[in-house]
Amino acid sequence: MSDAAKDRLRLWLRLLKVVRGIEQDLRDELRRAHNTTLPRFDVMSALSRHPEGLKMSQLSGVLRVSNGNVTGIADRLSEEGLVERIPVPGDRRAMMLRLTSEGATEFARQAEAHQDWINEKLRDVSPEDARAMAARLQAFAAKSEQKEQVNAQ
Amino acid sequence: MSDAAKDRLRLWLRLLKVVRGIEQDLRDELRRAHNTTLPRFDVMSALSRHPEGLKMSQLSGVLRVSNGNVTGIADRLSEEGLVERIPVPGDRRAMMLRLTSEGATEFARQAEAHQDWINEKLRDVSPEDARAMAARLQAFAAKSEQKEQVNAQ
DNA sequence: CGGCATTGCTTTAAGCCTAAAATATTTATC
DNA sequence: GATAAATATTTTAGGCTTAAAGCAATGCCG
Repeated sequence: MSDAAKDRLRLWLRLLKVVRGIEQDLRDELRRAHNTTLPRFDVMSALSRHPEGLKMSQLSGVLRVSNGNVTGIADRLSEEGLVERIPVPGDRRAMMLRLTSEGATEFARQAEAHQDWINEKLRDVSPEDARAMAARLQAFAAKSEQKEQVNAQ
Repeated sequence: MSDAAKDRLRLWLRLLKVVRGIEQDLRDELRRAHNTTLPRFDVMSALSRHPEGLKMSQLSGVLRVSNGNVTGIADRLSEEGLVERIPVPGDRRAMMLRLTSEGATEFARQAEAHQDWINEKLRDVSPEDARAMAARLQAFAAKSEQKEQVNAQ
């Protein structure tokens, strides 16, 4: 294996370890402090960015998860009154999912705590380092998306 | 929210997006090319670093997953003859899990393909950037572990 | 109009994951 | 040595995840 390949593999293993660690702690925190889960948080986050609601298929597209997945999460959030399914006029197959007002209030609370929690978790990362790494990741993500476009043609 | 907090939050969102994206592609690749999954790969990887085998509890400790989780994955790998449970002399509660010779051969194949795949996936990351990011991540991980030690006391 | 492919969503089967309970065995204490 | 506490693992219940199948409803095309 070339040195370059070794450097890239090491980077990947570190990325995976760090992100998995933070994500695990985040899951614990969501459960402990908000009695919820990361997938539920992700769904509510997406809906909060679209106050008019999203069709189930749009939501699974945004979150890059399967249709059936969103169905289950929506079922449970709906049971708790945090989201609601609204029929789409003119298409009886489709459903619009959106936050209820209770859901919007609850998500605002969770989102604020989440930001504070992340800031605290990354306290040892200087703003300069954060910007530098974010820029590198952004450059990488942009290149990857570009390739996907080409592959999809 | 302070600027520093914004920088850290943005870093976290980028990290999550990039790692999730690569991880998803990796899962697809493992299924497509090797008819396996990332958790199975992780288990076999850990066992390959301990040719003498690991007790179930050691394995769940190394992988940072629950005991019950490892039980299920070991069951399935065992059905396929890739790993085997060996009784531990002197302690009839414990079981040593280790790769069979077929498992070791199969994992060697998977691991090599995995390295190539990662190198290709990160082709646009220069070795210099890879080392720089890995170093920052390493510094962060070291600080975090240090804190855990303190918290655990 | 009538058939038929497509679209939108849900259901199902199987694996992954956790916390908590259950089981079996070992260790410590009296 | 008997009993209790601790340890190693499995089982269970419930949620997340996907691919594939199923069910309506829509849209296209002759």
